[in-house]
Amino acid sequence: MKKELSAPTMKDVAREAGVALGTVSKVVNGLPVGEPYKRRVEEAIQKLNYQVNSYAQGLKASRTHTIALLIPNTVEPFFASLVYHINLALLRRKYRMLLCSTDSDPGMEQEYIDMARQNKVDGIIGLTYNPNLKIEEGTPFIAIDRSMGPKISCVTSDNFAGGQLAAEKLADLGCKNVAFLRIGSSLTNEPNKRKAGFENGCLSRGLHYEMKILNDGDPYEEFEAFLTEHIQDGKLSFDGIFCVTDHLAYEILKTLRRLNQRVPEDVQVIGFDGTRHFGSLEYTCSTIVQPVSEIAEMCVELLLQENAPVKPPLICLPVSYAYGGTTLEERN
Amino acid sequence: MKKELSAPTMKDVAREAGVALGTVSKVVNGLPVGEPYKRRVEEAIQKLNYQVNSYAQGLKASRTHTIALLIPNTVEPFFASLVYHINLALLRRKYRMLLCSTDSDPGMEQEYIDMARQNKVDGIIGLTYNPNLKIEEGTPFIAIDRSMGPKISCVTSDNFAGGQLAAEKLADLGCKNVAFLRIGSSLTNEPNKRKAGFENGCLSRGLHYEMKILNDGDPYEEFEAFLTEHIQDGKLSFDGIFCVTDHLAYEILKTLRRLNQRVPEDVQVIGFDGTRHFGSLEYTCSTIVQPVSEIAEMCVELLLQENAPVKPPLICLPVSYAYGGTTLEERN
DNA sequence: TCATTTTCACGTAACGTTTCATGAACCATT
DNA sequence: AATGGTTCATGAAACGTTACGTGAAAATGA
Repeated sequence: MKKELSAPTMKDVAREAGVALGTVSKVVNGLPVGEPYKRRVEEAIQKLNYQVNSYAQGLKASRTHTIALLIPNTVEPFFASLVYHINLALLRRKYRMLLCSTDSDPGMEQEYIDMARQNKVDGIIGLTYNPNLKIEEGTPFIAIDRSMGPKISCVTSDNFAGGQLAAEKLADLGCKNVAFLRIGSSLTNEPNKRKAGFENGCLSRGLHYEMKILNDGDPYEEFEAFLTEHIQDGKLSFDGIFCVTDHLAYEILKTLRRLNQRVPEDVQVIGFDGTRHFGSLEYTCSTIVQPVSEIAEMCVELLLQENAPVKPPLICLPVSYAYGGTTLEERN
Repeated sequence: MKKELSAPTMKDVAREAGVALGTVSKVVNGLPVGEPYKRRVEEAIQKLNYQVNSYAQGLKASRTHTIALLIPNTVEPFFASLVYHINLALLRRKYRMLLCSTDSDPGMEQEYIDMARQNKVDGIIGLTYNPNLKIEEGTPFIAIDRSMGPKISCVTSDNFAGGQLAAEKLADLGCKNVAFLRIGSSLTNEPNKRKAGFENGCLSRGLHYEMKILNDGDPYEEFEAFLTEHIQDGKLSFDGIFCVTDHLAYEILKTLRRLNQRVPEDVQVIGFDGTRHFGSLEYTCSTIVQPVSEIAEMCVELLLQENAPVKPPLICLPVSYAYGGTTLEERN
């Protein structure tokens, strides 16, 4: 029994295989090496159960095979799903992820950006609502959902088309008078287009619509008041509601139940995100589905592509509608 | 303008401050250094905007300030919440997290364990249902929810007490005839004790109970059949149901609605986990709440404590009951 | 067969830290 | 004033890689 105290190094492998250090390095990195040498090195690696030390590797080469993911939290379904898919996309490429859950707090975000710098990450994927985040010059950065300026690519769902689709669906399902509900601070920039798209869809279909946008505080109480105002003789004047997120839709559904409105008979509700319980095929409400795994894949691909010819400033991925019990079943 | 091409190193700081390399290292690591030297070094660090290179640090010192979190996925609420809180607990201690989302796939788990070895992580926190996972000898490991043998500490909720508490609550709320529902493969080991605790609670309170445990397949259909069997003249013979997870409770609630049973008037339902929508104070159903943030804190604390006197084999943290709309409001 | 090119393993010099033996400077004691 | 003891910045060695210049051996051409 030799000194198995510390993990074997390339030097050990070289000695075992009777070759030079550099040769082992080449084999490990898949560079061309003569057949007999290669075989002997591979055997030695097997025998010693050798693994490269990524810290030595990261120190010498500049590439660390690590990217940082800056995200508000890991708990909201859309974010959780993003973390999951990005992790998968990275794993496929043998990359590691430095998870930076920021609570959307600017201080924490900056702290994490610094940590990322310390860790010499090869790039950053960020979902942040902080416009004046200081990113180091050389570090590749891909934004999700929020444009960070012309020099930084942004990957997002086609929010405008999503809003439009929601309006069209409600029209198709027989609605005449619809509402758009939104909590102000919860979404900025890109997702703003959901509203614009919805408006556009309503106009083109001749739907009468009303917008209700709230700024934080106790939004759900205010929404309840808003809906109550629109009830005459127990009957809600809206027959369709588009909520800016599934989460909001969930709360609104509870409110509607409280107000004795039947969903979808009296009023149909469409959310946005495509939230599902894990492992379930059913959506928690009828919704506009964001292509999360495509977003994840696109971010990683864009970030890691070696010789980027041009960085496209904005990439919109197509959304789709999914039935989730809160709209009338489609006739077909 | 000097060569600002590459990030400044300790050498640059040393030159700027007019001190030796080792002195800078000491200042950075908070070791005692004479006051005038210390001040000059700190100024130089400020001026150059220096950050340690964690790869060089990790290579030389063995400590990498990184731990791996092995978890089935990041999407189920309990797991997502765990990721969130563990991340927070690590950040507080200036530690990084290597996220290993395994899909409970043994191959992937092993792959990640290897990756963790490559990355010289200081320890691993693991939630895995794979009993014969090969963990390297020297690496500290803390298990969540599933005991991995006598040499490895396991942190878990007090599942037995939780089951008992559920039974007692149902008894307090006037139930006479209750059921326990569970999907077999979904939970092993520790959470098994939920059943035992519930049984114990029922016996001590003289509650009549029935157990229904399913093995995968299409469990929800089978649960529906089971419940349908227990309906006589539109009335369910159970007046209380304890579901092994909130997720299951959610599905059962949908089933009950389909069967025209009112919750909580006809039948009360209690879940397990304490699932909430992000930012919401309301639970998605009445439930036994797992102390997620305490579990997270305990794991990290246990893993990182320097000179561990004894590694306790099993640590049960207390659970609590929370009202979430699917039980009768407590009289008090 | 000899000269010329090509191939490719070799070995060494970094990469940016930490650690430790070294010795200079200071203080206290006789 | 001289000695012994203590403090503490110094500078070099090492950590495990990668990359590059070197030269020996093999392959080509005349």
